[in-house]
Amino acid sequence: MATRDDVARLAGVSPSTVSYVISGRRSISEATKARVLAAMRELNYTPDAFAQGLAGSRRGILALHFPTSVDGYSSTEFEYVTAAMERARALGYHMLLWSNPMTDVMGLESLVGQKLVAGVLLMEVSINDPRFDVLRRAGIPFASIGRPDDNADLSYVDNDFAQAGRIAVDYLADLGHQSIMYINVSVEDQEAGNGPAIRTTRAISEAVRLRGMSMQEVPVENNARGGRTALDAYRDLHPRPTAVLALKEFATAGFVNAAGMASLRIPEDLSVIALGVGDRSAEMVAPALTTVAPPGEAVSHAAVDALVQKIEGRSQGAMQQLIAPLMTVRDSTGPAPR
Amino acid sequence: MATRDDVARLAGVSPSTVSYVISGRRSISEATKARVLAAMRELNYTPDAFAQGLAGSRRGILALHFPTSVDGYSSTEFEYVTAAMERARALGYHMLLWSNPMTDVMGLESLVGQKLVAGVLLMEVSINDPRFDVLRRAGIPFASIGRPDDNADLSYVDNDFAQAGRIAVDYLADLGHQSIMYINVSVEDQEAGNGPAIRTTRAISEAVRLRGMSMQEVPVENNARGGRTALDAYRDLHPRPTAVLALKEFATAGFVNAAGMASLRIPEDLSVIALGVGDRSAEMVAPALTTVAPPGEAVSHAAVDALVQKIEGRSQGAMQQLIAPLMTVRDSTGPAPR
DNA sequence: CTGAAAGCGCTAACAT
DNA sequence: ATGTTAGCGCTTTCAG
Repeated sequence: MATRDDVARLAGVSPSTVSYVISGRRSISEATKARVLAAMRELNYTPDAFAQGLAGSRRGILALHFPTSVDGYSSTEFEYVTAAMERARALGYHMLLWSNPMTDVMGLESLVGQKLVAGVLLMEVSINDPRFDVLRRAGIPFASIGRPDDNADLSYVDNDFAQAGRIAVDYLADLGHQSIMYINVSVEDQEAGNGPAIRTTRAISEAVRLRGMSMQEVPVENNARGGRTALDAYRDLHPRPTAVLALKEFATAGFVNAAGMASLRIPEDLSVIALGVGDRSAEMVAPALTTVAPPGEAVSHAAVDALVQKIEGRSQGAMQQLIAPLMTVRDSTGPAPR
Repeated sequence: MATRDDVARLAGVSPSTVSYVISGRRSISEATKARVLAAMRELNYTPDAFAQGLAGSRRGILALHFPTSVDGYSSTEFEYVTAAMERARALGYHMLLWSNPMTDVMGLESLVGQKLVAGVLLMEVSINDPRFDVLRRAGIPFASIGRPDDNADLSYVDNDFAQAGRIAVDYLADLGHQSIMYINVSVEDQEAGNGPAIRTTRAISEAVRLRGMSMQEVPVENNARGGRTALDAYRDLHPRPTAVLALKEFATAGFVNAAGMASLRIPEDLSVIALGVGDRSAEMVAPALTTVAPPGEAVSHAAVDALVQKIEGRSQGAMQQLIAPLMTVRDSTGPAPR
């Protein structure tokens, strides 16, 4: 492989001139610039990323960190990941995927210590997420998709759960629903500080109160079995709610499928709104799920933008942004039954 | 941040001794080793990855490359990605995610030219995949999940589609099914050289012939609409097949859901087997899909292992492995109706 | 507008 | 068993 010195020799200039042609940090005469460019092309030269990283200050790699999940990952989450990667690329950065157990803070520490990455983007943030302290102490730029409770000085992008809860509840209220069941994440997850769940719970409770409705909460695991558990709980309720708000796609799908088996008709007998579930997942279920969720791309893009601004020093202070949810009405919602 | 020289000074040894303590490439007396280790700990020292990469021969990053998909990504694909990442980590490598349009070979070329990554793992390989030539020319180690047609000298791990087709067809035949419909990927995808589709088609055709069954093929897009199209096609068939083999989860879910809407009972009227679909996706659908698919983890692990062996020179020649599929019988299959 | 030269923080060959 | 030293391929300051 050709190095910068090879290019310099071929072009008949000094090595540093080649560097300056590439970086554009110095004005170069058109003539020499052309010669250098030609030499680069002829030798098929690309600067060595490791040498650039070591000599310069720019290390063009970002890390995307998410805790390993026991429930497995959904296509919704993958959409966040690919969107983040694409945005990073567009801004001239590579994206490293990194995952380890939430409690294993050492892993993150070692990643950061190696100074391989210029910044870290955190996913699946909990309200008391230990990763922020690690990153702060390490003095490395970071941003997050999601936010902890103590976030005054943090740069993050998050879903606007308050608005999402309101939109969903209002929509149901306007359809005449008075009583709803809320399928939450497991108690374990809640205690672990699952931010989306906790904030959604707050938002829904408030909206339900404002509209004078009643609400029953059922925590279940995010899988098909959890969905069946939720249906069992539903059938034990008297009087039965006419609508369901649900987090998490595997649990929601499980619930809807179990309801179908039990001859409960959706949406005639029961309306269902899935919160935070992506389009692909929503359309895998029958009936297709009405969803309230932010455009996943928008969240990832904004988060990567925030991180890159921090890295490049183009911004002082915390950049915080809540992304407005979008409601997509599909086939799982309808007027409350008489 | 502390450097190696800081550690050396604190420990009262030469810088290279610190390096050797870390790499273990030289025997060091217990006494000095202990002093160095203590100094490292005290300074919270971690070697700089860029400096190591530039000076040494080892660049501890792998790239996972997949073409951008218009149909979006499924949880099944994400499982491959996370499994690959975990395996890479276990072997001491970082994993870079990289995606661009299949035709944009320049993108891959520039990634490789930067020498940022020690090797490349290709996903979503087509039978005449242009990426192999790029990588071969660049002289960088690579391996793939999936294989092109011309693969004599390549290292790859792939699903054993022949076996998968046989298992699925045999299972249906043993249940008394005589006539099946095969939901294939779109004609466009087939012409683009979708390996799994092409090999599965071959395998199924052959198995069907051996068992004296009949088969109708329907190509559709991998989304809910595609699934509905497949159902329309199904209803136009006379006599109607009693079983369906289907590739791709979104199309399969769309088909099953449309069948439900049309009061076709699965599995009483019609059995469905999904090929290559992961467990999470299979269980999002009602009835839960019987699947024939390789354990995604096994595929990714073997592929990463092959790549790392190539990188570390521990293997000459091509490592090729087909992963045996597993059949998971769920609720979408049953005896052929009378 | 261009060149020379000093590092960046390591690895590894060459010493002893 | 340990130290010395020459790079790895760049960026960037210093010097014209």
